[in-house]
Amino acid sequence: MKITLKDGSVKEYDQVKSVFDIAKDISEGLARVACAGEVNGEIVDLRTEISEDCELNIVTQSDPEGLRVIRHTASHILAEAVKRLFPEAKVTIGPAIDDGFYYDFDAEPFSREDLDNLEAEMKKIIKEGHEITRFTLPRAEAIKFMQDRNEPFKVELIEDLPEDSEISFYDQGGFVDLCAGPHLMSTKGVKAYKLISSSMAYWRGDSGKARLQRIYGTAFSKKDELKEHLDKLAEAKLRDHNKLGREMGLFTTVDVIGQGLPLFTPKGTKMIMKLQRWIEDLEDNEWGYVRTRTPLMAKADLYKISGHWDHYMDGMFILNKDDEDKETMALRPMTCPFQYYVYMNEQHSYRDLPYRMAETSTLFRNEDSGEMHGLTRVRQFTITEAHIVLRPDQAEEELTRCTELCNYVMKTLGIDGDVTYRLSKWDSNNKEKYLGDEEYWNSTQQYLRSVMEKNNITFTEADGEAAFYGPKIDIQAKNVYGKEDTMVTIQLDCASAEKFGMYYIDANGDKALPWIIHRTSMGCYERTLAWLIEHYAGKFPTWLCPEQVRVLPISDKYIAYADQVAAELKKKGVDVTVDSRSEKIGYKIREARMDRLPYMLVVGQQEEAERTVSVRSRFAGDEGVKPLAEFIDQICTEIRTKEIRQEVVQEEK
RNA sequence: GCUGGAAUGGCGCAGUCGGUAGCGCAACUGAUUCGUAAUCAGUAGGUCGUCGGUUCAAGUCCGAUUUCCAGCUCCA
Repeated sequence: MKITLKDGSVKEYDQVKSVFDIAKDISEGLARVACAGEVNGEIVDLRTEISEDCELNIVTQSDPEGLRVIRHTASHILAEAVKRLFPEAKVTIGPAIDDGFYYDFDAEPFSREDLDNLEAEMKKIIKEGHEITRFTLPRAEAIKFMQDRNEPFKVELIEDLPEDSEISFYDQGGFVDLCAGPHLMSTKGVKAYKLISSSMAYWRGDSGKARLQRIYGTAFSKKDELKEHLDKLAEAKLRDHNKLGREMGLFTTVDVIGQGLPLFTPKGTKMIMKLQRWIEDLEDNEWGYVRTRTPLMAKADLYKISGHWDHYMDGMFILNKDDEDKETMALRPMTCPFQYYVYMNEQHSYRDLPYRMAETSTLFRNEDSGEMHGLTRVRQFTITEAHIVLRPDQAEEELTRCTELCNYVMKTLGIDGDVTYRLSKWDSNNKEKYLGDEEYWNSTQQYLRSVMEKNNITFTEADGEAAFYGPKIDIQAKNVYGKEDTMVTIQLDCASAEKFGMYYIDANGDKALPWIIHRTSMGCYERTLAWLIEHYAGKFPTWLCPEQVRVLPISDKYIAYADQVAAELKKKGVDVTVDSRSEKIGYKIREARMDRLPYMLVVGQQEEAERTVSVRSRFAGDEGVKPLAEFIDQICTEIRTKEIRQEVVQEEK
């Protein structure tokens, strides 16, 4: 047979050969790094015997697929280590995942100490260098095999396999696991690995089924790649908004106030107000919005009309529920119907549409207690909400404008590179969770899809992520650990107008049903602040900093001049403080740097005499002595244009 | 909500076998008046998240509770 290799060369053999033998035949070095084969585009095990002409590529440890094989093999080594140290533990499944692997065990919870011991045991297994072999068994024998070994979860897995599937096992020197592979040829191939954490997981992800203990780990082909990965995780921890935001004194939480209810300090509030003033002015003055101010609660009746009472009751805080003498009310989980009634307060002509109502809107959602996290998942939050009432023929242009506004906002914040677009669709297997029929969903989803396609926006599609009243264009951002959250949402709703009796007068003088776009521009302030903290690791662009300039007098003698400098800056709206403590200048600079100040102005005898300031910035270090007026001009321009100055790399101490 | 872990001065941590809580930084006071990443000395600050129990005695053991963290999506 003829084997065509990736580089175009051809190998000919007159007998059956395994992928590994062919790799070995090509070169010993290649065999050492081989992890799997790719036969006619399909990933196969190294032990796969080849008997026919085909195209073959040897997948090595430097390929992503090869890394998955290493990780999967590492998970089996972990399973063996667990069986050795905890013989009563039952094995379940252990796949490779995006940045590592996990294995679920039916066992007592593992402590960090257990993980360290398991790591040491894995080292032994690897050192012992067991050859990993593969064999298959007929179904009944496979079940018996795992029954004999008292592995009930494996038995269940085999029973659930399709009748005609091949049931394969991998044996690494006595430890045998049911597995489709592929795997390395020896445990020795796993050279760099680390157990990261352990946690609970349910058998088959079903909370009604057995509770298992999951161990997360990661593995790389080289030690330095592992180190780089672990460093990155450590670096992520330093950026984590939930830690850094508290450390920097931007927000806090208080036990007695409750979960998911962060308190913003003067510093954190300052940042949010800068964002809020900017976005409100932008929407009102440049993007044609009118601003509303509507109640934070309403009678239950409102939510019955909107559908929230039926579809969203668990997510709402309901007041006076058990008191028959009082009206049942609910804190609002969204702004939609409130703004609808603002719209309906007067009659609208087709000529007046689109009618864009914006509100800085505080919402309340009764999230489950385990779902809250830092500033990204809270029970009370404030969003840059808007509802746009429009004619169907205006929807395409208006949706495009919405994406443009969001893009502009993301770009200004400097996080446009961090986001991806997603078309969030309904779940057609769960129709009762949504309003409207199949046709409604297909048509509105197609509408959003075509708008994005026309605007050359790349996007993914996700089932079951829609709002109950319509599909969404979601702008997703990943946090510092790679976890994704929705930052901005643009929703098309062709159903609510009818429910609420909203209409406009068309060119013939008849009543017509408008469409509604629900959208945010910057999303929720809490979440946006969290992303900014993580994206900039707390080193925000100057315009966003709660403290933009700190004046540092060399000694007490120059405090008066420092105060004058500060007063001049304050007049221009710059957030400035004076460090008037009797400390040495080096100490003050150190503190200001650790506070991530963008600008420090050192003033002493020379500066006072010449009406100058000695500028030191986070971006460029010592920027030299400048006339005060020149510095004021410079920083005001930087703030006005929302410039994102690049950091120069400086030795951190 | 479920599972596991955690909670000790403002922050980071120590606290052994149950025996009346320590350290570093920060803060405060005094001295120093200083030119670009830590001046010196001193002082004060905690009923150990909360409630209850066991005990002669609880930060430590037991129970409850609150909050925080991780996971609960990846299907041999």
